[in-house]
Amino acid sequence: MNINDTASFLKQGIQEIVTEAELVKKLERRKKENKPLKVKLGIDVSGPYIHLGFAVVLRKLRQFQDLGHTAVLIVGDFTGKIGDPSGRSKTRPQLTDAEIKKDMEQYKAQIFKILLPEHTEFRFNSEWSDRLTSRDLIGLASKYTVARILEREDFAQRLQQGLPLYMHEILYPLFQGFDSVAVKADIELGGADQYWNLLVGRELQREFGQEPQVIITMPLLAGTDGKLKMSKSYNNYIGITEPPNEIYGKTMSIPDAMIVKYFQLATNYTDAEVKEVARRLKAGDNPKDMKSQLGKQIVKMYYSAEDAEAAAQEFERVFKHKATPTELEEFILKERKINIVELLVKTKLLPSKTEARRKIAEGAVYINDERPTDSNLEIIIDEPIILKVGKRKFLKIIPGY
RNA sequence: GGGCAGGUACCCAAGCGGCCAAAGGGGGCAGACUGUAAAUCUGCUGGCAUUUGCCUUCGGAGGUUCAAAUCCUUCCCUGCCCA
Repeated sequence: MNINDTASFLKQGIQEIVTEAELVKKLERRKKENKPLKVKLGIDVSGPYIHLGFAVVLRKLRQFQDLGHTAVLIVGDFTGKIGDPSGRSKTRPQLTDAEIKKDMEQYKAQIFKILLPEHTEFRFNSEWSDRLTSRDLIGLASKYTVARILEREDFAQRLQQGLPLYMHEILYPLFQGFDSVAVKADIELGGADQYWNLLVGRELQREFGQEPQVIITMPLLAGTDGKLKMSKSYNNYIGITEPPNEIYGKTMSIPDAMIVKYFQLATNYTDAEVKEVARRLKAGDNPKDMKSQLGKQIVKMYYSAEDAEAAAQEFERVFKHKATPTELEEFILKERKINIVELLVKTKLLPSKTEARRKIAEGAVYINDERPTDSNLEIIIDEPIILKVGKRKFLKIIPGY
Protein backbone atom coordinates (compact mmCIF):
# COMPACT_ATOMS: atom_id res chain seq x y z
CA MET A 1 0.00 0.00 0.00
CA ASN A 2 1.44 3.38 -0.88
CA ILE A 3 1.08 6.36 1.40
CA ASN A 4 -2.00 7.78 -0.25
CA ASP A 5 -3.78 4.45 -0.15
CA THR A 6 -2.88 4.11 3.50
CA ALA A 7 -4.29 7.54 4.22
CA SER A 8 -7.54 6.86 2.46
CA PHE A 9 -7.83 3.52 4.23
CA LEU A 10 -7.40 5.27 7.58
CA LYS A 11 -9.98 7.80 6.53
CA GLN A 12 -12.70 5.20 6.12
CA GLY A 13 -15.61 5.56 8.47
CA ILE A 14 -14.28 8.61 10.22
CA GLN A 15 -16.25 11.71 11.02
CA GLU A 16 -13.61 14.35 10.54
CA ILE A 17 -9.87 14.81 10.01
CA VAL A 18 -7.66 17.84 10.54
CA THR A 19 -5.89 17.67 8.21
CA GLU A 20 -5.47 14.93 5.68
CA ALA A 21 -2.44 16.59 4.10
CA GLU A 22 -0.69 16.56 7.45
CA LEU A 23 -1.53 12.93 7.96
CA VAL A 24 0.07 12.04 4.66
CA LYS A 25 3.15 14.07 5.59
CA LYS A 26 3.47 12.31 8.92
CA LEU A 27 3.02 8.90 7.35
CA GLU A 28 5.73 9.65 4.84
CA ARG A 29 8.18 10.84 7.42
CA ARG A 30 7.49 7.84 9.62
CA LYS A 31 8.23 5.56 6.73
CA LYS A 32 11.51 7.30 6.01
CA GLU A 33 12.66 7.29 9.61
CA ASN A 34 11.14 3.88 10.23
CA LYS A 35 9.60 5.08 13.46
CA PRO A 36 6.03 4.47 14.53
CA LEU A 37 3.63 7.36 14.94
CA LYS A 38 2.23 8.04 18.37
CA VAL A 39 -1.52 7.89 18.26
CA LYS A 40 -3.04 9.35 21.38
CA LEU A 41 -6.35 8.41 22.88
CA GLY A 42 -7.66 9.73 26.16
CA ILE A 43 -9.43 7.30 28.43
CA ASP A 44 -11.30 7.86 31.62
CA VAL A 45 -10.39 6.15 34.86
CA SER A 46 -13.77 6.49 36.45
CA GLY A 47 -15.67 4.05 34.32
CA PRO A 48 -13.47 1.18 33.29
CA TYR A 49 -16.08 -0.23 31.04
CA ILE A 50 -15.81 -0.44 27.28
CA HIS A 51 -18.96 -0.35 25.24
CA LEU A 52 -19.72 -0.45 21.54
CA GLY A 53 -19.62 3.34 21.29
CA PHE A 54 -16.07 3.61 22.51
CA ALA A 55 -15.21 0.53 20.49
CA VAL A 56 -15.82 2.59 17.36
CA VAL A 57 -12.80 4.69 18.29
CA LEU A 58 -10.76 1.75 19.53
CA ARG A 59 -11.26 -0.15 16.32
CA LYS A 60 -9.91 2.79 14.37
CA LEU A 61 -6.95 2.89 16.71
CA ARG A 62 -6.42 -0.80 16.07
CA GLN A 63 -6.07 -0.06 12.37
CA PHE A 64 -3.19 2.21 13.17
CA GLN A 65 -1.62 -0.54 15.23
CA ASP A 66 -2.02 -3.00 12.41
CA LEU A 67 0.10 -0.60 10.36
CA GLY A 68 2.77 -0.67 13.05
CA HIS A 69 1.95 2.54 14.90
CA THR A 70 1.85 2.95 18.64
CA ALA A 71 -1.31 3.60 20.61
CA VAL A 72 -0.66 5.92 23.51
CA LEU A 73 -3.52 5.66 25.95
CA ILE A 74 -3.70 8.57 28.31
CA VAL A 75 -5.32 7.60 31.55
CA GLY A 76 -6.98 10.72 32.88
CA ASP A 77 -6.23 10.13 36.53
CA PHE A 78 -5.38 13.78 37.06
CA THR A 79 -8.09 15.37 34.97
CA GLY A 80 -10.47 12.77 36.33
CA LYS A 81 -9.96 14.09 39.78
CA ILE A 82 -10.63 17.73 38.99
CA GLY A 83 -14.11 17.00 37.72
CA ASP A 84 -15.67 16.66 34.35
CA PRO A 85 -17.01 19.74 32.57
CA SER A 86 -20.19 17.97 31.62
CA GLY A 87 -22.72 19.74 33.77
CA ARG A 88 -23.11 19.39 37.48
CA SER A 89 -19.92 19.77 39.38
CA LYS A 90 -20.17 17.01 41.87
CA THR A 91 -16.75 16.52 43.29
CA ARG A 92 -15.53 13.17 42.31
CA PRO A 93 -14.41 10.78 44.97
CA GLN A 94 -10.66 10.66 45.10
CA LEU A 95 -9.48 7.36 43.83
CA THR A 96 -6.67 5.69 45.67
CA ASP A 97 -3.72 4.31 43.76
CA ALA A 98 -4.79 0.79 44.62
CA GLU A 99 -8.24 1.41 43.21
CA ILE A 100 -6.82 2.91 40.07
CA LYS A 101 -4.55 -0.06 39.67
CA LYS A 102 -7.41 -2.46 40.06
CA ASP A 103 -9.52 -0.52 37.59
CA MET A 104 -6.67 -0.55 35.14
CA GLU A 105 -6.37 -4.32 35.31
CA GLN A 106 -10.04 -4.64 34.48
CA TYR A 107 -9.64 -2.07 31.79
CA LYS A 108 -6.76 -3.85 30.13
CA ALA A 109 -8.66 -7.11 30.06
CA GLN A 110 -11.33 -5.35 28.04
CA ILE A 111 -9.27 -3.09 25.87
CA PHE A 112 -7.05 -5.88 24.60
CA LYS A 113 -10.10 -7.51 23.13
CA ILE A 114 -9.59 -4.85 20.49
CA LEU A 115 -6.07 -3.41 20.76
CA LEU A 116 -2.72 -5.11 20.37
CA PRO A 117 -0.82 -5.13 23.68
CA GLU A 118 2.58 -4.98 22.01
CA HIS A 119 1.69 -1.70 20.32
CA THR A 120 0.01 -0.11 23.30
CA GLU A 121 1.46 2.26 25.87
CA PHE A 122 -0.35 3.47 28.96
CA ARG A 123 0.49 6.87 30.41
CA PHE A 124 -1.09 8.47 33.46
CA ASN A 125 -1.51 12.19 33.02
CA SER A 126 -0.87 12.87 36.70
CA GLU A 127 2.72 12.00 35.83
CA TRP A 128 3.21 15.45 34.35
CA SER A 129 0.14 17.38 35.49
CA ASP A 130 0.83 16.85 39.19
CA ARG A 131 4.18 18.51 38.72
CA LEU A 132 2.94 21.73 37.18
CA THR A 133 3.55 24.72 39.44
CA SER A 134 1.25 27.70 39.77
CA ARG A 135 3.59 29.50 37.44
CA ASP A 136 3.34 26.69 34.88
CA LEU A 137 -0.40 26.75 35.18
CA ILE A 138 -0.61 30.49 34.57
CA GLY A 139 1.75 30.02 31.67
CA LEU A 140 -0.47 27.36 30.20
CA ALA A 141 -3.55 29.49 30.74
CA SER A 142 -1.89 32.39 28.98
CA LYS A 143 -1.74 30.42 25.77
CA TYR A 144 -5.43 30.24 25.24
CA THR A 145 -8.10 32.92 25.26
CA VAL A 146 -11.37 32.95 27.15
CA ALA A 147 -13.25 33.59 23.94
CA ARG A 148 -11.81 30.45 22.41
CA ILE A 149 -12.67 28.42 25.47
CA LEU A 150 -16.19 29.75 25.32
CA GLU A 151 -16.53 28.63 21.73
CA ARG A 152 -17.24 25.28 23.18
CA GLU A 153 -20.92 24.71 22.79
CA ASP A 154 -21.83 23.37 26.19
CA PHE A 155 -19.88 26.15 27.92
CA ALA A 156 -21.57 28.82 25.83
CA GLN A 157 -24.94 27.26 26.44
CA ARG A 158 -24.52 27.09 30.15
CA LEU A 159 -23.45 30.69 30.33
CA GLN A 160 -26.42 31.72 28.28
CA GLN A 161 -28.81 29.74 30.42
CA GLY A 162 -27.42 31.22 33.59
CA LEU A 163 -26.07 27.91 34.79
CA PRO A 164 -22.88 27.70 36.81
CA LEU A 165 -19.63 27.31 34.95
CA TYR A 166 -16.62 26.79 37.17
CA MET A 167 -13.02 27.83 36.73
CA HIS A 168 -11.73 24.28 36.91
CA GLU A 169 -14.03 23.26 34.12
CA ILE A 170 -12.56 25.93 31.93
CA LEU A 171 -9.08 24.68 32.72
CA TYR A 172 -9.94 21.09 32.02
CA PRO A 173 -9.52 21.29 28.25
CA LEU A 174 -6.12 22.89 28.73
CA PHE A 175 -4.88 20.01 30.82
CA GLN A 176 -6.24 17.55 28.35
CA GLY A 177 -4.55 19.44 25.55
CA PHE A 178 -1.33 19.60 27.48
CA ASP A 179 -1.29 15.80 27.53
CA SER A 180 -0.64 15.96 23.81
CA VAL A 181 2.33 18.22 24.44
CA ALA A 182 3.66 15.94 27.16
CA VAL A 183 3.61 12.80 25.04
CA LYS A 184 4.38 14.60 21.76
CA ALA A 185 1.40 13.02 20.07
CA ASP A 186 1.41 12.76 16.29
CA ILE A 187 -2.24 11.96 15.99
CA GLU A 188 -5.12 12.08 18.39
CA LEU A 189 -8.31 10.09 18.08
CA GLY A 190 -11.62 10.69 19.76
CA GLY A 191 -15.38 10.62 19.42
CA ALA A 192 -17.06 13.35 17.42
CA ASP A 193 -17.98 15.08 20.67
CA GLN A 194 -14.29 15.44 21.46
CA TYR A 195 -13.50 17.42 18.33
CA TRP A 196 -13.13 20.70 20.13
CA ASN A 197 -11.01 19.24 22.92
CA LEU A 198 -8.66 17.66 20.44
CA LEU A 199 -8.21 20.98 18.68
CA VAL A 200 -6.97 22.49 21.94
CA GLY A 201 -4.19 19.90 22.02
CA ARG A 202 -3.24 20.92 18.50
CA GLU A 203 -3.09 24.58 19.41
CA LEU A 204 -1.06 24.00 22.53
CA GLN A 205 1.47 21.86 20.72
CA ARG A 206 1.97 24.68 18.26
CA GLU A 207 2.41 27.10 21.16
CA PHE A 208 5.03 24.82 22.67
CA GLY A 209 6.90 24.61 19.41
CA GLN A 210 5.85 21.12 18.46
CA GLU A 211 4.40 19.94 15.21
CA PRO A 212 0.64 19.93 15.81
CA GLN A 213 -1.14 16.61 16.02
CA VAL A 214 -3.50 15.46 13.36
CA ILE A 215 -6.92 14.94 14.80
CA ILE A 216 -9.37 12.30 13.75
CA THR A 217 -12.84 11.97 15.17
CA MET A 218 -15.18 9.03 14.84
CA PRO A 219 -18.96 9.19 14.54
CA LEU A 220 -20.90 8.77 17.74
CA LEU A 221 -22.95 5.65 18.17
CA ALA A 222 -26.34 6.20 19.73
CA GLY A 223 -27.23 3.98 22.66
CA THR A 224 -29.90 1.33 22.84
CA ASP A 225 -32.49 4.05 23.37
CA GLY A 226 -31.69 5.31 19.89
CA LYS A 227 -31.46 8.91 21.05
CA LEU A 228 -28.54 9.78 23.28
CA LYS A 229 -24.97 8.81 22.60
CA MET A 230 -24.00 5.49 24.06
CA SER A 231 -22.71 6.04 27.54
CA LYS A 232 -22.54 4.26 30.81
CA SER A 233 -24.17 7.16 32.61
CA TYR A 234 -27.22 7.05 30.36
CA ASN A 235 -27.45 3.32 30.93
CA ASN A 236 -27.98 2.74 27.22
CA TYR A 237 -24.77 0.88 26.53
CA ILE A 238 -23.76 -2.53 25.30
CA GLY A 239 -20.51 -3.54 26.96
CA ILE A 240 -18.07 -5.58 24.91
CA THR A 241 -17.38 -7.89 27.84
CA GLU A 242 -20.99 -8.48 28.73
CA PRO A 243 -22.16 -12.07 28.35
CA PRO A 244 -23.19 -13.02 24.80
CA ASN A 245 -26.85 -13.25 25.78
CA GLU A 246 -26.80 -9.70 27.07
CA ILE A 247 -25.03 -8.31 24.03
CA TYR A 248 -27.46 -10.06 21.75
CA GLY A 249 -30.52 -9.12 23.78
CA LYS A 250 -29.55 -5.50 24.11
CA THR A 251 -28.92 -5.35 20.39
CA MET A 252 -32.43 -6.65 19.81
CA SER A 253 -33.75 -3.81 21.91
CA ILE A 254 -32.46 -1.00 19.74
CA PRO A 255 -35.11 0.85 17.74
CA ASP A 256 -35.55 -0.42 14.20
CA ALA A 257 -34.45 2.92 12.81
CA MET A 258 -30.97 2.36 14.24
CA ILE A 259 -30.25 -0.93 12.50
CA VAL A 260 -28.25 0.44 9.59
CA LYS A 261 -26.23 2.78 11.79
CA TYR A 262 -25.27 -0.08 14.03
CA PHE A 263 -24.12 -2.22 11.14
CA GLN A 264 -22.08 0.72 9.97
CA LEU A 265 -20.45 1.63 13.25
CA ALA A 266 -20.46 -1.47 15.40
CA THR A 267 -19.56 -4.22 12.93
CA ASN A 268 -16.87 -4.76 10.34
CA TYR A 269 -19.33 -4.71 7.48
CA THR A 270 -18.08 -3.00 4.34
CA ASP A 271 -19.99 -0.13 2.81
CA ALA A 272 -21.42 -2.50 0.21
CA GLU A 273 -22.63 -4.91 2.87
CA VAL A 274 -24.23 -2.11 4.85
CA LYS A 275 -25.99 -0.92 1.73
CA GLU A 276 -27.34 -4.40 1.20
CA VAL A 277 -28.78 -4.38 4.72
CA ALA A 278 -30.42 -1.02 4.04
CA ARG A 279 -31.83 -2.31 0.78
CA ARG A 280 -33.32 -5.40 2.37
CA LEU A 281 -34.94 -3.35 5.09
CA LYS A 282 -36.44 -1.07 2.52
CA ALA A 283 -37.64 -4.04 0.53
CA GLY A 284 -39.67 -5.11 3.54
CA ASP A 285 -37.52 -7.74 5.17
CA ASN A 286 -38.46 -8.26 8.77
CA PRO A 287 -36.41 -5.84 10.87
CA LYS A 288 -36.31 -8.44 13.57
CA ASP A 289 -34.28 -10.72 11.34
CA MET A 290 -31.90 -7.94 10.47
CA LYS A 291 -31.44 -7.16 14.11
CA SER A 292 -30.81 -10.79 14.82
CA GLN A 293 -28.11 -10.79 12.16
CA LEU A 294 -26.67 -7.65 13.74
CA GLY A 295 -26.70 -9.12 17.23
CA LYS A 296 -24.99 -12.29 16.07
CA GLN A 297 -22.40 -10.31 14.20
CA ILE A 298 -21.52 -8.28 17.27
CA VAL A 299 -21.34 -11.29 19.57
CA LYS A 300 -19.12 -12.98 17.02
CA MET A 301 -16.68 -10.07 17.09
CA TYR A 302 -16.10 -10.30 20.81
CA TYR A 303 -16.75 -14.01 21.37
CA SER A 304 -17.29 -16.57 18.63
CA ALA A 305 -19.73 -17.64 15.95
CA GLU A 306 -20.94 -20.47 18.17
CA ASP A 307 -21.65 -18.12 21.06
CA ALA A 308 -23.54 -15.89 18.66
CA GLU A 309 -25.72 -18.73 17.45
CA ALA A 310 -26.37 -19.92 20.99
CA ALA A 311 -27.35 -16.43 22.12
CA ALA A 312 -29.78 -16.07 19.24
CA GLN A 313 -31.39 -19.41 20.00
CA GLU A 314 -31.67 -18.63 23.67
CA PHE A 315 -33.35 -15.36 22.83
CA GLU A 316 -35.95 -17.12 20.70
CA ARG A 317 -36.55 -19.61 23.48
CA VAL A 318 -37.02 -17.08 26.21
CA PHE A 319 -38.72 -14.17 24.48
CA LYS A 320 -40.51 -15.62 21.52
CA HIS A 321 -41.58 -18.92 22.98
CA LYS A 322 -41.59 -17.59 26.52
CA ALA A 323 -39.74 -20.61 27.81
CA THR A 324 -37.39 -20.45 30.76
CA PRO A 325 -33.73 -19.88 30.02
CA THR A 326 -31.51 -22.93 29.89
CA GLU A 327 -29.27 -21.58 32.59
CA LEU A 328 -30.76 -19.98 35.64
CA GLU A 329 -29.28 -18.20 38.55
CA GLU A 330 -30.00 -20.03 41.77
CA PHE A 331 -30.93 -18.87 45.20
CA ILE A 332 -30.83 -21.16 48.20
CA LEU A 333 -33.63 -20.44 50.59
CA LYS A 334 -33.30 -21.39 54.24
CA GLU A 335 -37.00 -21.19 55.03
CA ARG A 336 -39.42 -23.86 53.97
CA LYS A 337 -42.40 -21.55 54.02
CA ILE A 338 -42.25 -17.92 53.06
CA ASN A 339 -44.50 -15.07 52.08
CA ILE A 340 -44.32 -14.19 48.40
CA VAL A 341 -43.59 -10.53 49.05
CA GLU A 342 -40.78 -11.30 51.44
CA LEU A 343 -39.32 -13.77 49.02
CA LEU A 344 -39.20 -11.21 46.25
CA VAL A 345 -37.38 -8.73 48.45
CA LYS A 346 -35.08 -11.30 50.00
CA THR A 347 -33.92 -12.52 46.61
CA LYS A 348 -33.38 -8.89 45.57
CA LEU A 349 -35.60 -9.40 42.56
CA LEU A 350 -37.45 -6.31 43.75
CA PRO A 351 -36.18 -3.50 45.97
CA SER A 352 -39.01 -3.12 48.49
CA LYS A 353 -42.14 -4.77 49.77
CA THR A 354 -44.33 -2.01 48.44
CA GLU A 355 -42.80 -2.47 45.01
CA ALA A 356 -43.27 -6.23 45.29
CA ARG A 357 -46.97 -5.81 46.10
CA ARG A 358 -47.33 -3.46 43.17
CA LYS A 359 -45.71 -5.86 40.77
CA ILE A 360 -47.88 -8.73 41.99
CA ALA A 361 -50.96 -6.61 41.38
CA GLU A 362 -49.69 -5.78 37.89
CA GLY A 363 -49.34 -9.45 37.08
CA ALA A 364 -45.59 -9.18 36.65
CA VAL A 365 -44.68 -11.95 39.05
CA TYR A 366 -44.67 -15.58 38.02
CA ILE A 367 -44.12 -18.67 40.12
CA ASN A 368 -43.57 -21.64 37.84
CA ASP A 369 -45.63 -19.91 35.14
CA GLU A 370 -48.49 -19.15 37.51
CA ARG A 371 -49.28 -15.58 38.40
CA PRO A 372 -50.23 -15.07 42.03
CA THR A 373 -52.73 -12.30 42.65
CA ASP A 374 -52.61 -12.31 46.43
CA SER A 375 -49.73 -10.60 48.23
CA ASN A 376 -50.41 -12.66 51.31
CA LEU A 377 -49.64 -15.88 49.53
CA GLU A 378 -47.42 -18.20 51.52
CA ILE A 379 -45.25 -20.44 49.43
CA ILE A 380 -43.98 -23.78 50.55
CA ILE A 381 -40.70 -24.69 48.98
CA ASP A 382 -40.48 -28.46 48.80
CA GLU A 383 -38.74 -28.56 45.49
CA PRO A 384 -37.03 -25.98 43.31
CA ILE A 385 -39.34 -23.36 41.90
CA ILE A 386 -38.79 -20.78 39.22
CA LEU A 387 -39.53 -17.22 40.14
CA LYS A 388 -39.90 -14.67 37.37
CA VAL A 389 -40.41 -10.93 37.48
CA GLY A 390 -41.20 -9.21 34.23
CA LYS A 391 -39.81 -10.62 31.04
CA ARG A 392 -36.18 -10.89 31.91
CA LYS A 393 -35.60 -11.60 35.56
CA PHE A 394 -35.52 -15.27 36.42
CA LEU A 395 -34.39 -16.98 39.58
CA LYS A 396 -34.44 -20.60 40.61
CA ILE A 397 -35.28 -21.04 44.26
CA ILE A 398 -33.67 -24.09 45.81
CA PRO A 399 -34.85 -25.42 49.18
CA GLY A 400 -32.03 -25.22 51.68
CA TYR A 401 -33.57 -25.86 55.06
C1' G B 1 -19.76 44.29 49.75
C1' G B 2 -25.09 45.83 47.98
C1' G B 3 -29.81 44.78 45.21
C1' C B 4 -32.89 41.16 42.78
C1' A B 5 -34.32 36.12 41.36
C1' G B 6 -33.77 31.07 42.62
C1' G B 7 -32.47 25.95 45.42
C1' U B 8 -38.95 20.79 45.19
C1' A B 9 -38.56 13.37 44.53
C1' C B 10 -33.70 9.80 39.39
C1' C B 11 -33.90 14.55 35.96
C1' C B 12 -36.81 18.96 34.38
C1' A B 13 -40.69 21.56 36.57
C1' A B 14 -45.69 23.27 39.19
C1' G B 15 -47.26 24.24 44.08
C1' C B 16 -46.43 29.34 48.05
C1' G B 17 -50.43 27.69 55.48
C1' G B 18 -54.47 22.31 55.86
C1' C B 19 -57.80 19.00 50.21
C1' C B 20 -49.34 17.57 49.54
C1' A B 21 -46.07 11.66 49.23
C1' A B 22 -46.57 16.84 46.59
C1' A B 23 -49.70 18.64 39.34
C1' G B 24 -47.29 17.96 34.49
C1' G B 25 -43.25 16.10 31.42
C1' G B 26 -38.87 13.03 30.81
C1' G B 27 -36.62 8.66 32.41
C1' G B 28 -37.49 3.83 34.69
C1' C B 29 -40.54 -0.57 35.63
C1' A B 30 -44.78 -3.55 34.32
C1' G B 31 -49.11 -5.32 31.43
C1' A B 32 -51.53 -5.99 26.63
C1' C B 33 -50.39 -6.55 21.71
C1' U B 34 -46.45 -8.05 18.39
C1' G B 35 -41.88 -9.13 14.50
C1' U B 36 -37.99 -8.90 19.69
C1' A B 37 -35.99 -6.60 25.34
C1' A B 38 -38.74 -2.65 18.18
C1' A B 39 -43.27 0.38 17.64
C1' U B 40 -48.02 1.40 19.82
C1' C B 41 -51.59 1.53 23.79
C1' U B 42 -52.48 1.15 29.17
C1' G B 43 -50.99 1.11 34.26
C1' C B 44 -47.42 1.99 38.11
C1' U B 45 -43.37 4.97 39.86
C1' G B 46 -40.75 7.14 48.65
C1' G B 47 -40.94 3.32 52.57
C1' C B 48 -43.50 0.29 56.40
C1' A B 49 -48.21 -1.53 57.66
C1' U B 50 -52.54 -2.55 55.28
C1' U B 51 -59.94 -0.42 56.24
C1' U B 52 -59.10 4.90 58.09
C1' G B 53 -52.69 4.51 59.74
C1' C B 54 -47.50 5.56 60.56
C1' C B 55 -42.49 7.14 59.10
C1' U B 56 -38.96 9.73 55.73
C1' U B 57 -38.72 13.54 51.70
C1' C B 58 -39.47 19.99 48.99
C1' G B 59 -30.90 23.31 50.24
C1' G B 60 -29.10 23.01 56.12
C1' A B 61 -30.31 24.38 61.20
C1' G B 62 -33.70 26.63 64.42
C1' G B 63 -38.67 28.97 65.28
C1' U B 64 -44.17 30.45 64.78
C1' U B 65 -48.78 27.40 64.32
C1' C B 66 -53.66 22.63 66.23
C1' A B 67 -51.24 22.24 61.17
C1' A B 68 -45.44 24.29 57.04
C1' A B 69 -42.67 22.54 50.70
C1' U B 70 -45.60 26.94 51.78
C1' C B 71 -44.74 32.11 57.23
C1' C B 72 -40.26 34.00 60.35
C1' U B 73 -34.83 33.88 61.74
C1' U B 74 -30.16 32.32 60.35
C1' C B 75 -26.59 29.78 57.54
C1' C B 76 -24.98 27.41 52.84
C1' C B 77 -25.30 27.24 47.47
C1' U B 78 -26.55 29.17 42.16
C1' G B 79 -27.68 33.07 38.50
C1' C B 80 -28.31 38.25 37.04
C1' C B 81 -27.31 43.49 37.92
C1' C B 82 -24.32 47.20 40.65
C1' A B 83 -19.46 48.16 43.11
